[in-house]
Amino acid sequence: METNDVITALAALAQETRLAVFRRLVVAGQGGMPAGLLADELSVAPATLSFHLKELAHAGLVTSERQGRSIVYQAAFGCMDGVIGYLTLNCCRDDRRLMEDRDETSACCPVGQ
Amino acid sequence: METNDVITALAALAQETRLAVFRRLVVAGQGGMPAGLLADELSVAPATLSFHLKELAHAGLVTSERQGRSIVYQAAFGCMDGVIGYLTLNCCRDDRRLMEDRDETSACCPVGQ
DNA sequence: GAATTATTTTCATAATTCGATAATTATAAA
DNA sequence: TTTATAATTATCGAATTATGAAAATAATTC
Repeated sequence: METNDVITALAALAQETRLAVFRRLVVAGQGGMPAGLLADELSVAPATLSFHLKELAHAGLVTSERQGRSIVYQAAFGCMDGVIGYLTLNCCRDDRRLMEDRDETSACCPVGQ
Repeated sequence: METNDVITALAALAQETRLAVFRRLVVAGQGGMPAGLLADELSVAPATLSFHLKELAHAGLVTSERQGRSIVYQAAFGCMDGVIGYLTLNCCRDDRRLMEDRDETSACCPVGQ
């Protein structure tokens, strides 16, 4: 995952409503849930929710598909894995660090200091 | 780590310059490095860097201490661990999830879906 | 086809963010 | 005490972001 993609994803999650939306979608699992139900459960105005869902989708953190007259959103677990992988690889120094996909511009995390 | 703290940290990292600063400090390790050297290496104007360091400090992601006429900044590895722990716990569904520190408002991540 | 439901788009407004420049504070050296 | 170095603070303008209200689009049901 590229640095710019990570920045976009972090920016998307760094907002109260969007983080709540994403967390709710994580709980919903792969089946996802329709925008209207999300709006109800989180008490967010439909237009506001739509704005935030668009941000999350732009960041690659959610996908969507129409089901009847609803549009069902799903958390993009793979994207989140990428974000966490990046942070673990480049912004940590602990044992969870992954040693794959490191390029020459990546930070080389000092271990055990 | 509280949701609001995570949001603050994510917002701090979701900016090109600040992410670069933090990554450089991770590479520097616990010894950290002075603001001036950071500014030189990253080609950021001192005032701009200072602004971003303040943001990172406010988010708890860096600490600082004066050494002579320099101010040395260090990555706050513990804070970063907290952020990754939160994301892993609340925003993932994979095996890295930690099962500790979950409270009743936390998302319960579905596993294996 | 008309009415209904679900969602998105558009628009206006308020608030925040970022980068640049200039001025200020703090430390050290001459 | 003057001078130089290191960093922060203050201020401005441009750009972005968040929110709510109203209008528009899309799919279903009657």
